[in-house]
Amino acid sequence: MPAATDALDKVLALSLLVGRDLERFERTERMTTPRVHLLWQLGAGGPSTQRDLAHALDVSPRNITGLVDGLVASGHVTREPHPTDRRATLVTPTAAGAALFAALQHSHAALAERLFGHLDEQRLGAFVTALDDTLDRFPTPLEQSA
Amino acid sequence: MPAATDALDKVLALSLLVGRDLERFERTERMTTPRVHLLWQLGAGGPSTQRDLAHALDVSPRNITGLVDGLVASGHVTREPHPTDRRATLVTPTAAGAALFAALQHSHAALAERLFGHLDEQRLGAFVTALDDTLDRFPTPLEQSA
DNA sequence: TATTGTTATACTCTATAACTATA
DNA sequence: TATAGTTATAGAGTATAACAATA
Repeated sequence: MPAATDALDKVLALSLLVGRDLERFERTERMTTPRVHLLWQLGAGGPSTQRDLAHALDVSPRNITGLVDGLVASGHVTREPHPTDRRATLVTPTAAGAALFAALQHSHAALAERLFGHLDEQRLGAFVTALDDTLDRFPTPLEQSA
Repeated sequence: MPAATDALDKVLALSLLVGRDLERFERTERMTTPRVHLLWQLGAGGPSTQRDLAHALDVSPRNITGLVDGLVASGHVTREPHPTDRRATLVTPTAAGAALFAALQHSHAALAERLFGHLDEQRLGAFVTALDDTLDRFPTPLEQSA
């Protein structure tokens, strides 16, 4: 029952809630989590090579081929020729892909409001500060495992 | 930049850290996430029928067959006859399975300490209370999607 | 030579539907 | 009839290794 374990358990319960929300979104959009992540990355980072996507998602290049295949089939992205490197392709969101990214952003913000909107400014500030202090103790999370 | 979105993003970053920690554990133990979850459930709830495990993990009964097959092959569980229902089996941890569960618990507690041990009692208390208030707004998370 | 992406192959997780053995 | 678990089948995500085209 140390309070630290209690805090971790509650954080995990919360992220489970977030996961459920994402699942609901995916069901209505006929989408899967890895494809949503790729589309999110594309929306945040703009058209990218498959190599860059493989790095960003921390997944093998072969895997990106499959995910992009699926997103091409569903009409969310296209493979465009890279302007200077003829080996590479630029994975580019279609209008439908961009619309889905916008919907994701909206859903994300709405969930955040639903989860934390009830906390007054001071409590929310203290909450975020505590998270910052915790995250600061782990240098470059994504590189840590490399 | 609303603070609510900021809070959600940081919670997700934190749960990503936790996920990385679990992955490291799984690599060293030659284990997968679904099997770890099953083993955790078994450790927490004691020997269980596959039907109960399917409910607890929110997964199809067929899927449990596969996960248990894998855990039997790796020597972490056995299928024991149910004392009163000859249709059912009691999935039961072996010594190795129980040891792995203990290691999981230990790793979980150590991670919690590493993440939150630096916060003083008052800040940690406020953090947990904020999480409680947030979680209380979502009645029975697991049933919500049903 | 090194890099980008694909084909070939394989394994795990996941689901539904049909089936067997029991309740 | 209903329930517990398995076989059959299918699809998505994941990986490594070998290969083609290009740098």
